[in-house]
Formats: sequence, C-alpha cells, structure tokens
Amino acid sequence: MISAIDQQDVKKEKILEAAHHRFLHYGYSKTTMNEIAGDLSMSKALLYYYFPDKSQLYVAVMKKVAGDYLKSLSDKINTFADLKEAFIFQIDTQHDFIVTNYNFFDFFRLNEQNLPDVIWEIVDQVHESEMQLLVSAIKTEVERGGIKPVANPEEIVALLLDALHGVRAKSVSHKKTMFPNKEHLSEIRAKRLLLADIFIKGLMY
Amino acid sequence: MISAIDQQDVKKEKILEAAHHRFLHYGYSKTTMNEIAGDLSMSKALLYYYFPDKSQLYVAVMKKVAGDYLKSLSDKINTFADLKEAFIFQIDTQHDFIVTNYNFFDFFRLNEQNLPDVIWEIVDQVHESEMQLLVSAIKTEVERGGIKPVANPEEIVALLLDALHGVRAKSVSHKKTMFPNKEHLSEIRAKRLLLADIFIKGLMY
DNA sequence: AAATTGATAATTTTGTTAAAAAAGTCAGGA
DNA sequence: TCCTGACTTTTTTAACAAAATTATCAATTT
Repeated sequence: MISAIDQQDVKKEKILEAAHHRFLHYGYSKTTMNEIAGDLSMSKALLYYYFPDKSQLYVAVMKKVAGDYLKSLSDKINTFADLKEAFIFQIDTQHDFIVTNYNFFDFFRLNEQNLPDVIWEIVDQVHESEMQLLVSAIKTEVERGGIKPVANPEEIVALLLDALHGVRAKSVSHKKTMFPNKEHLSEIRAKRLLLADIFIKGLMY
Repeated sequence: MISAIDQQDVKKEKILEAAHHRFLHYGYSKTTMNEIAGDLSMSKALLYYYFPDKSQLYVAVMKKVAGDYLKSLSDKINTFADLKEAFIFQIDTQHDFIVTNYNFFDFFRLNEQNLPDVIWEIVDQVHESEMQLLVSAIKTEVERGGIKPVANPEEIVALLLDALHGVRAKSVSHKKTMFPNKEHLSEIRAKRLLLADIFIKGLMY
C-alpha cells in the first residue's frame, strides 16, 4: 500500500511540473493559477490545498530547478584534470542553466530590487555551489603546483565569477537584442574562455 | 565689439550650465524646462530658441560632460610608468566619472533599451577613448618587454573593461542599496584593482 | 534682423473610476 | 483526507478627464 504522504508528494510533483512548464514558457506574470490547474485537469482550489499561494509555488519550482543545477555541479566536483577544465565546465554549465531557464527568471527581472528573502537564499545557495566547485579546483591546482598558493581562494573565485558575469552582461547590452542568438552566444563563450585563460595565467608563478 | 555669434555661444553655455545643474541633481524626468528657464530668469520659450527640444538639450549637456571626461583621458595617454599605473588611472577616473554624474545618467536607466542613436554615439566615443588609453598602454608595455606580445590588444582591453564592469555591477546588485557608500565604493575599487593585477600577470611571459 | 516673451496649442503624465481578470477562501461532498 | 464549485478579495486593465509639461508662434523689444 502506498502511504498518503507519498501520494501527496507525487501530486505535488505533478503540480511542480505543470507549473514549471507554464512559468518556463510564459513567465511568472503571464501564467495564471487557473491555467496550471487546467493543464492538470484539476480545480484551482486544489492548487491552494497543496501550495499556500502563487509565489510560494513559484519558489518551490525554483528550488527544484536550482536543485538540479546544484546536483550537476556537485556531481562533477573534484573530477577535473586541471583548473582550466573546471573553469570551462563552470562557464558552460552556468550558461546552459541560464539560457534554458531564461523565461522562468522573468520573475527576477520584474521585481528587480525587492525579491523575497527565500529567493535570495536560493541565489546565494547556487552561488555558494559554484564557488565550492571552483575553490576546490583552485586548491587542487595549488597542491599540484600548477599555480601559486592563494591566500583567499574564495575571494579570487568570487572575483572571477563577477568578471565573467560582466562579460555576458556587456555583450548582451551592447547588441540591442534581448535574446542573443547562436553566434552571439558562442562569441560570449569565447570571450569568457579567454578571460578564464588569462586569469589562470595570472595565478601562475 | 563682440559678435552676435559669440554672444549666442555664451548664452548657450549658460543654458547648458543651468541644465546640467538641474539634471545632475534631479535627473532628466524630474526637471522641467520651466525650472531651467526660471534658474536663468528667462522665459521657457527662449530655451526653445536656442535648443530644439528637451532631449537635444540633454544630449548637448551630455556631450559637454563626456567631452570633459574624454579630455581627462587624452591628457594622460602615454604618460604612465607601466601598464598597472594605466589600469589604476582608468579604474579611478571612470569610477569618479560615474559617481559624480550618477543622477545625470538616470536618463539611461529610465529608457534602458531604446536610447536615441546620438546617445549611443557618445557612449561609443567614450568607450573608444577608454580603449585607446589602455590599448596604447598595452602596446607600450609590450615594447618594454613587460608582457607578451598581444595579437589583438583591442580585444584584450575590451575584455578587461567588460570584466571590470561586472565587478561593479555584481557588487552593487548584491547589496540591496542603490547608492553605494564610501566603504562599499572602496571595496569595489579594491576588487577591480585585484582583477587588474591578476589580468596583467596573465599577460606576462 | 536677432533676441525675447506671453499666450496658447499639443502632448504626456497623473488620477479616477468602473469593469474584467486573477488570486485566494471556504463550506460542504466523495 | 482529498477535492470542488461558488464565492470574496485583490490586482490588473481600460477609458477617460484633469493636470502638468513640452513645444509653438505671433507679437514685442533690443
């Protein structure tokens, strides 16, 4: 026999899937609770039975999405041949994550400056994971003797992540287009790899 | 005798000053043509005699502001002891420029994606000057043998500028505050100098 | 003629309100 | 415990008038 709790979890999972699908395609503000309920052939009221309100449903979806990303990072940690490989993985994985979920994140762009704390916690958590991956890669590289000992690896990694962010932000803002196309994306990737390259050399003896 | 044209230029200059003062303190959208005229004890209609409309008055002020910045750059070009000094100068000068004119640039943040072409031309011009300064510094450093020969100095400098931009953007967005305070500003400066440092080392042999 | 203005036209922003849409609640049924 | 239809409350949208602001221009001064 399947317990009631399990059943609930299964249903919650279904709701999260449907909600994710809607949020991903139409963004937060353009999807209604009615539509999500309709996709699942259930009443809107039932959504409220499982989730207290729309924003918390969104947060739940976001936790799942972020969780998948986190997992893809932790699966790979300490598996890199060298620092450069780790940087490349970080650049490509994060890039993929953002492109795949672009519409989903309209919630961010919409509310901009005043997001609920729960959201920031998730963002911090993601950032923390990215940091861990790269800090670990840096420490390994130091042990291997590939680069100089680093007093504060966290600081260095945070700096690189900020810098990499700048490369994308500027590239996107300079072209008028909101949705970068294939060539544009690979141009950004190339720039970021170049930056990572110079950065690594800058850490060497 | 003073010619009519000179007189006109003097008056235009006065108007630009008053407009700059208003734009700087209250931003584009919060200053009215009436207020500018009032500050000069002239009628609003006279403003329209000298400038075709508000946006072109703003652009004229911007050209002056950008011109000053450009001059401060070109005055210093090729005067640096080494590459690092040039980077530091760029970081500090640009930072100062942005902080000093923060409110003035609300026009940018307001219209965000669809600014008139004239504005973009000025932005490009400023960017071009910043590039020239640093590209020249890089070339000099290459000649001096301080860093490896660089195939495409423009690309490298553009990359660094984007990266430096990211360091500020991220630092500002992470703290909630829109107006970074003194300590925050010096923290950003420190990060950018660190990045420049690593970057330079990454260009060495 | 060039510089200036008051009056006024045209446009944009703001405020108001009613209707529509969406969020959120709840008593009651399976 | 899970679920729904009907209901209430809140938010968004649309329409429109009022107010503020931009912009024009005929008339006046220098």
